[in-house]
Amino acid sequence: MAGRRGIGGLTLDAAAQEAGVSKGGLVYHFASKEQLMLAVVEHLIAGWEQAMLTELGKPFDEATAAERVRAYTRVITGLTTSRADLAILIDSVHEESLLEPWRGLLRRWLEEAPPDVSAVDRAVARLAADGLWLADASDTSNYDADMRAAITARIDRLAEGPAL
Amino acid sequence: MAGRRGIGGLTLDAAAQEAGVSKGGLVYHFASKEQLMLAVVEHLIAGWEQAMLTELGKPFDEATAAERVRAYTRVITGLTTSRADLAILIDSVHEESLLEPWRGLLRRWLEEAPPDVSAVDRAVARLAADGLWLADASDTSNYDADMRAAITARIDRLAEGPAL
DNA sequence: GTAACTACACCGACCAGTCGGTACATTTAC
DNA sequence: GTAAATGTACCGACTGGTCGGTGTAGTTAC
Repeated sequence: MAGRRGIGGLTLDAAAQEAGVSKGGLVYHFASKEQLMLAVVEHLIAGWEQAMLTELGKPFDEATAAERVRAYTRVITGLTTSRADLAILIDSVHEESLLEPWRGLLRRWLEEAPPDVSAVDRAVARLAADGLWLADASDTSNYDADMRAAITARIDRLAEGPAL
Repeated sequence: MAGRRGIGGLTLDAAAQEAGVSKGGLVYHFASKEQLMLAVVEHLIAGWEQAMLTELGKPFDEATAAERVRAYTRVITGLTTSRADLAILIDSVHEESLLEPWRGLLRRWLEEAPPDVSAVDRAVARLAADGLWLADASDTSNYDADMRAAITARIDRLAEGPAL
């Protein structure tokens, strides 16, 4: 999964070579490039969702909104997620069909039926995590290790709940 | 500036038509597509920087780190910035040369020589603002007006300074 | 007269998608 | 049991279209 040009810049030839098959073989499995990209996005998101579940450490249905947001931000900001993958996936912003898997993830992990007082802090925590992801992917963060640790800790605290 | 495919997907023909000039005329001014894209990015960033200065309401050199971050987050999260432009610019993540104008903006507005205790909160405020931008551009925020106002107010408070 | 174009034809690289064909395993028919 | 038919996975050459970029002759404005 090299492709420095994002998922949109990935060519069928390159994808085939990467996968160790011929272009024809690749096309046999994915009728169109869009289907291929969708499969990539879905695969990566499924992996993250798995990581979030592990991070949760308990069944999804038994977790509170705060715990879910924390699992989300930790996976997004953590080393679990490869920088390269993130850069590759940014393109999905342009393609409605590729956005759908994202929306699903966000709906499952971040939506809360009756938003309480600390819902705002949780939303800010989520947005900051997304922002850090973007900064990492674009290599515009340049925080040193200490600062980064402090930032993720602060995000964690925002996700935590009522206490400030 | 329509181009739903981002700045990378913009064609010279489309850009010329959009600008109301011929392709030849466009090429006359921008020797390559990369130069054209760079000019677009620089133009938009210059516009935002202008908006940030207005938001600051005082000379840049007299402002504190907190005031600068607030100006930054307000412009980024505010209606000043058009959603479409944001979606178009996301592509610059893939192109080192297009990233440079961004880095300049971030360096000027967010860097602080001696980071104090509340630098972490300011960083989180910046990241949350960027996250909100990304969510808007990808249409994955779906916060209602009240929630959005509360979020931006919270980001404002984080940028503010020491008080929690 | 020169800078800033327009209009238009064209080239070459790149790339998604097509298509004829191969190899091989499994099933069906007799 | 074996021959024919079917299905699945895959190859790689080719096609058709797109797009960045070039070239050139003519036009407008100052």
